This record gives sequence, C-alpha cells and structure tokens, in this order.
Amino acid sequence: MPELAAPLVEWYGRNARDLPWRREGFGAWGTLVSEFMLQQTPVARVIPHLEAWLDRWPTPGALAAEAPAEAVRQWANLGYPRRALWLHRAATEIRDRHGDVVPRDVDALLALTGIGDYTARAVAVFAYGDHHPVVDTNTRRVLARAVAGRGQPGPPSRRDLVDMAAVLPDDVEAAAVVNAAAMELGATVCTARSPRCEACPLADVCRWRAEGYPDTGDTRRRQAKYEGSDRQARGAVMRMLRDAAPSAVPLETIIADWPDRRQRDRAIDSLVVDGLVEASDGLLHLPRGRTGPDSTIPLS
DNA sequence: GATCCGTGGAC
DNA sequence: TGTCCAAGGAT
Repeated sequence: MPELAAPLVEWYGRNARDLPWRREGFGAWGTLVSEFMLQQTPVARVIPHLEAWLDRWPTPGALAAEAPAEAVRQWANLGYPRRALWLHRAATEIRDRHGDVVPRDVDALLALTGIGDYTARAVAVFAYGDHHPVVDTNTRRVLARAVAGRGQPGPPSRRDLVDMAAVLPDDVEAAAVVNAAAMELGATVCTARSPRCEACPLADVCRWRAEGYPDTGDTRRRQAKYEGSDRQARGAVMRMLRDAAPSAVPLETIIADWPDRRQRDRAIDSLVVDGLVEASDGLLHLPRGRTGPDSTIPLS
C-alpha cells in the first residue's frame, strides 16, 4: 500500500477551503448540525442555512425546547426533511441523556437518531480530536482510485472503515488531518466526473492512474427519476406546509391540483407515517410534538 | 444489501 | 434537456 498520509497532509495544508465548521472553536453542536445538513446536500447550499440555524438554536436544548415543526420549517429547502426531524430528535436525546452536551463517544453518538457511521466519527474526530477513520463518499472514491485502482468505489461497506484506518497515521492530530484531507481531495480534485489529476498530490502513487484509468465497471445504480415521483409529491406537500406557516391547512386543499390523486394521497399518508406531518380535524400541519391526547388522527 | 428519501446546480 | 451528483441513514 502506498503512503498516502504525508502527501495528503502537505496538500491539505495549502489547499483546504475556509469553511465555517473548520473555524477554531466552532463547537461540537455546530459540527453536529453541519454534518446533518451535509448529508447529501452540497456545501455551498448548507453554509447559509447552517449559520441561521446556529444563530437561532445555539445549543441542543434550545432546539429541543421548540416543536419539531420549527425545525422542519427552518430546514427550508435543504431537502430530505426527515433530517430536520431527526436532528430535533437527536437534540432532545442529547439534552435528556447527556446533559445538553454532544457526546464524544462513538457508540453514544451512534445511538442518537439520524447519526450513522460517518456522522458519529466525523463528530468524534473533527469536534473532539479523537482517532477514528472517517469515511464519506469522497474518501471512498479517493481510496477506490488511489489504492484499489478502480474508477468508482463499490457500494458502501463497513470494510471502508478498515480500509481508511489502514491509511491513518498513529498520531491523533495527524490522523484527523488525513481524514479531512481525503474528504477534501475527493470533493475538490478527485471528483466523480472529471478528476483533476494534474493537481492531485497522490498522482504519483495512484493505482488507477498508473494502470491507465481502466474502466473497472461502474456498480453505481442510476438515481430514480424525480419528475413524477412520490418524492416529488412529498416535496410539494412539505413545501406547501412550510409556506403556510404557522397555520394548518385544510386537508383537501393540499396540492389539490396534483395530477395523480392516488400519488397525492400516498404522499400525505407516508409523510404522516414518517412523522413529518400531522392531521387533525381535517387539517394538515407540521409536527407539533406531544401536545396532548388525540392530537393526531389517522388519515384513513 | 437494496431501496427509499428532496432539491437544485453543473455539464 | 436530461442526467448526474451531492460530507448518509433508516428500514
């Protein structure tokens, strides 16, 4: 295995972007919120939302004190609104289980709603400076190319953590930098579509490059079409409820002109199941949390 | 392990 | 214009 850590550290020192969560003393709560927002949402779209969020809710307890509806509304158009619900839930868990302090232990982090292998280790490493492999889609692509000689990574696997751990130096601070550098390289140089190998610090040791960029077979699955999908219908419902803030909307007026009535009903029903909306007295609204008995009535 | 889950920008 | 992609996680 080629030595990747040293060139990554050197490159990162000169090329790291100045991002909010890399500021000194950004804090574990800020790191956690940023990681939630960055789950499948590009950096450029996250930054303004992140700052507004932390401005409004500087601690987990501040967020937990409000209804989930407020989190979903503040989430705005970041996409995947379940993440807002999960972040609110995680904030409540942090307040109740951890004295309003974001935990440092990976297993404690993994036990929080909406936190998986990536986010748990990202918080432990970037907020607390501990020694763990942090593996996101960028890192997986860098390792796939530089080490495995493949153009694209295979499906995510727990083995990715082992692979990254093998690259990390023993030194705790250096390991954190290597984690960040692998992600940064994948995000800015070793990109999915047109990698800029001429600017890559790993070009000399990259197996994929050395072997002439073989087409190793792309196992990626095509993303389902969005136009006309259930997801689009759900998105339209959520947008309508967000814009109707803070009031409830008569159920029958919700995306009433949606072309496919079955799909429209299915979207609302699934959102209720997910806890993203609640129905009561023929009205639909964002989740208010525990407001008393019978605050939620099944649709059918 | 395969699927589902939003939204918008880049090419 | 359509396709691809984006600091994943839950089921």
